[in-house]
Amino acid sequence: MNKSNVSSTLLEQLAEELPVLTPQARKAATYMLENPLDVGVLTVREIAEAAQVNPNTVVRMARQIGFNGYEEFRAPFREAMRSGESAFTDRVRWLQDTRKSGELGALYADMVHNALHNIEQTFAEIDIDKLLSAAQQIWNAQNVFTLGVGINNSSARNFTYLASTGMVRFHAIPRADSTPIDDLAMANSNDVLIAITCKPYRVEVLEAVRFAKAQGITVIGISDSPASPVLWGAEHGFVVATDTPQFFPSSVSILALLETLLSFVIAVGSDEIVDRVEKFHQRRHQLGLYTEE
Amino acid sequence: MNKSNVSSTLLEQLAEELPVLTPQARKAATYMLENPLDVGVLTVREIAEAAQVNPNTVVRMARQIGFNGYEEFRAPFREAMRSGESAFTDRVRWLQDTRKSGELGALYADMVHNALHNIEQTFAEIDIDKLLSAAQQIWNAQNVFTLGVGINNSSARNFTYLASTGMVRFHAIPRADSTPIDDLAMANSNDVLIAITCKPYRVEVLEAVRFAKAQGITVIGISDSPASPVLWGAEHGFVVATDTPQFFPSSVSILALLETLLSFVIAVGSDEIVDRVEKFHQRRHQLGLYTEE
DNA sequence: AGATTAATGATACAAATATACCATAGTCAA
DNA sequence: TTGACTATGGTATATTTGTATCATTAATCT
Repeated sequence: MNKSNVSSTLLEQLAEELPVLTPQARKAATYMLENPLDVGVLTVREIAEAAQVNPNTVVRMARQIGFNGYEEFRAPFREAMRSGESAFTDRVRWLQDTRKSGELGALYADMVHNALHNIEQTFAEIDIDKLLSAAQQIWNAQNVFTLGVGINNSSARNFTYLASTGMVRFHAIPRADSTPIDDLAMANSNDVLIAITCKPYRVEVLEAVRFAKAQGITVIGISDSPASPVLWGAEHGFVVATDTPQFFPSSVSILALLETLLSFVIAVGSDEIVDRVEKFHQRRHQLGLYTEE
Repeated sequence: MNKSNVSSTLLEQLAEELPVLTPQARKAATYMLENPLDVGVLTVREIAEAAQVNPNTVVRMARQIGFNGYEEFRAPFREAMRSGESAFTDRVRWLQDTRKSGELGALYADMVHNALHNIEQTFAEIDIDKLLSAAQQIWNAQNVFTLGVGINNSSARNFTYLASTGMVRFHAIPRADSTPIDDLAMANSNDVLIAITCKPYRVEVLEAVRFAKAQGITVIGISDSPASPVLWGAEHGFVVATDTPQFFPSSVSILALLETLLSFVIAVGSDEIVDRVEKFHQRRHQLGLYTEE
């Protein structure tokens, strides 16, 4: 991908040429430097008013910088905002060093970057209250079925394995030589179904969700899109990011979400959780692992 | 915690009404849910093309949601992006917000922080060249056995599932009703064993590694400590971070490592990898197109 | 000083935009 | 089947957009 952050270099250029600009044009440029997000969104007239200059001045400024007009000048800003690249803080400096070392270095950096980004995005979107109420329903359930086919089956099994330490009964489905609906046949309204499917959505999973709904089973849907049909009938829905520079989707944030969900279930069930977390922090601090703060 | 930003509640509303929308309108809405940043920046025709619907459908969709037209519908998106409040902005910010909101907020922040930290630490320690040579050996192997017991079995299966798309033969072991060593019985020096085990180390895995060594099988060890015995006899060893504020270890970075390893195998095997990575950004925007169930 | 040029603002215009209107293709009930 | 109705695509239109043109002001220099 190699985005050498178009907008930031453009902004640097803008800052450099600031002194040689005409006074009004400089006023416009100054505003844009201080409010780069506006450039991608506002029209000539709008930004002219915001910067308190004449609309003409705005397009003239773009010309003085070297573009054919405001439209052309704005294009990279729009593209940058569209791909969400304006936000990158890149606290992982070593990733940038890595980028330099050939194609594989770039691939490596991309994979890591994506893993981090996926997790960030996933958890930025999630509502803690919803996670909590999902955890409560799991805690109160008699049986919890975790359904994933194909690549997501391993995530379902991972979660089930971790969770099967007392508490309620957890089952990863479909079991070998069975189908999701068969495995749900004896389930009822005391149970919970966690259904995982990403694009392209698997019909078995969607059918199982429909079936579960009909049976009164509480459904928790996990998918890679807020538009996913698996979330439609679900009491709780969570959207994860699975992007990769590869042909396969990443399961990393699905796993991270499931682990977090499980930690919430534990928190709901036991009170000592707070102490444990606090002790954990102390321990980490003693070890000197927390560099910041 | 849950960012009460305008667009996110609008997005929730959009997601809710998705099922009752007309098919084409749903297609448009789906694209917008998955690429909300586009909405603030693109024109009717532009998103219509991006979502592969008629421009009319876009404005009709806005009406079905309850707005007077696309322009009015887009306004909150533009405003959100302008003020930089879009959800994907700042990882630090929302983590800090989260910390404030009670014990569960702290737990949530800890889980996320740990997932990110584990990945960073894991990949900071890894030597790209070693990853590359491991990938080469996998590419040149006849069979690749991925061994994980307990919680790590799901990671082994995940990797195997992904990798089993042509190339060499991949096997997740132990198979059901079998033992690691039995599953390795017919393996030889043309094969590779990827052995995963973390503290407390599982003897089956260590025995399998010893056995593999004796058979001349190439061993790639993955563990949570540089002192892990699984790395002793291994041709290649990788150390992952698995810390959690919970009683269970996190599989997130193991999975991230395996996915990256796989991407290296693909890179070794095909030359088009560079193009593919460059096209990644474009594809991400087109992802809405593949949505068709 | 006045003359010349650069800078700015007001207005005009062609292109693009959102949307209204109409025609056609499906869909379902009777 | 037919007929009523909905969903969708194509075309037309009023509005807004970016920009060009021209008038006006400010600045610079013999």
